[in-house]
Amino acid sequence: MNKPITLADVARRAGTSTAVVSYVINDGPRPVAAATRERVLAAAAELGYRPNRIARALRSRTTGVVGLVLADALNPYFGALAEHVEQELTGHDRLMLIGNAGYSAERQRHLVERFLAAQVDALVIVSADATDDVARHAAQAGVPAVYLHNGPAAGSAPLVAADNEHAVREAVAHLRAHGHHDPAFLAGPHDTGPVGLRRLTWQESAAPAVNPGPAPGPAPSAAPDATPGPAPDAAPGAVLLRSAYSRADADALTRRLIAGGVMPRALITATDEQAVGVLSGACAAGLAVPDDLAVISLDGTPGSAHTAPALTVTRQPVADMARQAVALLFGRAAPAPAPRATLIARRSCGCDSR
Amino acid sequence: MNKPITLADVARRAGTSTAVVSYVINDGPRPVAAATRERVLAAAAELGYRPNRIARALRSRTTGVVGLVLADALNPYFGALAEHVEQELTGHDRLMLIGNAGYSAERQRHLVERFLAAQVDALVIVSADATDDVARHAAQAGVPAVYLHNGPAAGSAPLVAADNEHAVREAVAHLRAHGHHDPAFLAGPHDTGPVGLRRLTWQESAAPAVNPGPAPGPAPSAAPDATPGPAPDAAPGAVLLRSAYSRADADALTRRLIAGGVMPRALITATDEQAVGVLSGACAAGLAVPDDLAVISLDGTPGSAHTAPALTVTRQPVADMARQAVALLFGRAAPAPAPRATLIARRSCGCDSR
DNA sequence: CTGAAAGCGCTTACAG
DNA sequence: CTGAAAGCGCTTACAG
Repeated sequence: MNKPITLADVARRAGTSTAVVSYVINDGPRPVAAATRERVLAAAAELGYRPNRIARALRSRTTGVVGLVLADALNPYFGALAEHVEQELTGHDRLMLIGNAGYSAERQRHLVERFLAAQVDALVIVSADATDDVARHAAQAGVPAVYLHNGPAAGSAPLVAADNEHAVREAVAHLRAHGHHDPAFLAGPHDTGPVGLRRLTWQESAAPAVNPGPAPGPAPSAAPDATPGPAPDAAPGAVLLRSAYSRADADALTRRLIAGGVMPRALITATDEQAVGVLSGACAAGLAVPDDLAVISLDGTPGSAHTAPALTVTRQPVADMARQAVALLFGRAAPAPAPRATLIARRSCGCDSR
Repeated sequence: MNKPITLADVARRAGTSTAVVSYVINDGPRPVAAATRERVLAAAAELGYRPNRIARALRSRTTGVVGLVLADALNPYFGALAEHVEQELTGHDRLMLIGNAGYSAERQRHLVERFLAAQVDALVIVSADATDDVARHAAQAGVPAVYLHNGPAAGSAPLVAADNEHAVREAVAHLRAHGHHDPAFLAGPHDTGPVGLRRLTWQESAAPAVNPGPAPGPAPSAAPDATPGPAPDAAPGAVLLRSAYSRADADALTRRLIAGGVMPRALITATDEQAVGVLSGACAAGLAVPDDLAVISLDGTPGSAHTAPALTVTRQPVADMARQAVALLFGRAAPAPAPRATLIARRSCGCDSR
């Protein structure tokens, strides 16, 4: 409405130059006499001056804005990651532009381009596709970027991920302690990214006898099992299941397995969303967890503490991951080891937490 | 790295002026001869020109960015709202800056100020506090704003909310059809905003005999029950419960009520998060839903379809709400009626959905 | 310590 | 249809 107050307005009222006003507003880079500073501050307050960050951005080539690209904004695990990233950025006095790629590599690419055009200072990419190195666009533009949780292992930006192998081993060991020697595994539709790694680790530690599938490696590219659904392997006792990363899909799969009488007695799910779907399907089908089916999930989102029954999980260190990623962006590159998940024993595995 | 390509670079290579380049890049506002246009397009492509939106923003006074302030980013209901807002904004070719107020009025105010300094074109506020009219700062700056889901009824910006009364009446009627004449209600810690409205409507339609509490009105300001916990009213059969909007709190409350033998047989929860907590607490305490406790929740987030057991809900029309809010921002102010929730009967109420 | 001025990369009257 | 130029609101050398 009222035309906005500018630096020049403040300078005029304080009887000084715009340079000086800038120096006091920004506390530098040149010193200002105390008396002058007071006059400027008073003038700014009286006028209700609010600096125009866009003008500053154009001149100083830094916007104070960081872009976050999310693989799936509606998944609580990614939501938690986003929330921690925002907190870290707030600590650095940065604003966060957010975009949901919805597991689409094309939309992810579009978002990166759009964010770069908006002159973001940096980019955090929770990638929807570990095979497409979108960060290269940022690199070309000279904009720092980091992959978080998922991304190419040898891409144009560092990848901050948790120690997924460790989490899986913890889960397997815990289920074994409950007497389940060969827990089944509910993987995602493809063996890429962290979930692919989790599946591979399960295969090695829980089911060494099973058909090994693609060789383990940094970026395993298994032939995509395009058809999610029950796909138990040949070897008895070591069942590999697949579903999309949605409650609905895992729920439907669970009902089918139970109806078919082929539900394993113990199951590790790659993600919490899948675990929640399994719990829902088991409940609907009248199967008791943990008595008839023991479950451990590998994300450990906060919500997993309040399912029915409460989920035993390996809680991924999302806060640490977000902190590491943001620190990397701002040059504090303490080359830290991959943060480790800790196992939280609740009821779904057979432990009885009051 | 490489110094970025500017309009002037393109103009030079195309042998024309920056004005003309601008006209072809933006398809206006002046016409350009076809031949010239081709030369410009070719030059831009060869150089890999990417317009600097910050420079454009400074000059044209429009950034193409809209700010979203969220009361609680980790609540899936707000998450769904945010996702729909982002989709609507994407449809308008806008970017979204997001900030989580975490139910803090102060942080909310700070975010609004920060977004305005970033020269957002508009603001969507899913308010953390219906009594603080933060949108007035936007109004002062001449920036359009809208409250979504929660905000002052007569503030500086319009409020887009669902028909909360309708949802509650649906829930009450459905539970009555199951034979529960006086369902209890799990409210939030305070009687403000949509949850306050829901609670009031419940009181009127389900429990006319109960202590009426504060008079119904646009912005009820009940004495804050600072101590959430079991607070059954005096009148038998019409129990008012309160908890924070977290699974953990509702879970703990549920266990306490069951342990104390005072759990009602039928319950309407103000939000899905609370309902999920109730399901978790009931499961932990060995109480069967729906046989011993019928539950209906009033948010109806997508996740509510996959709880154990599946929640019967009134599904709030979040997509419509987001669409209305964004349309309001861009001047398409079709003064629509408050969108209505529809009841989805699943298992938690006693219906048996396969 | 302070002021006058250039310039960030665009858009858009204003002349031709 | 096109070009030369002003100006958006800042920051920051450059002189004093």
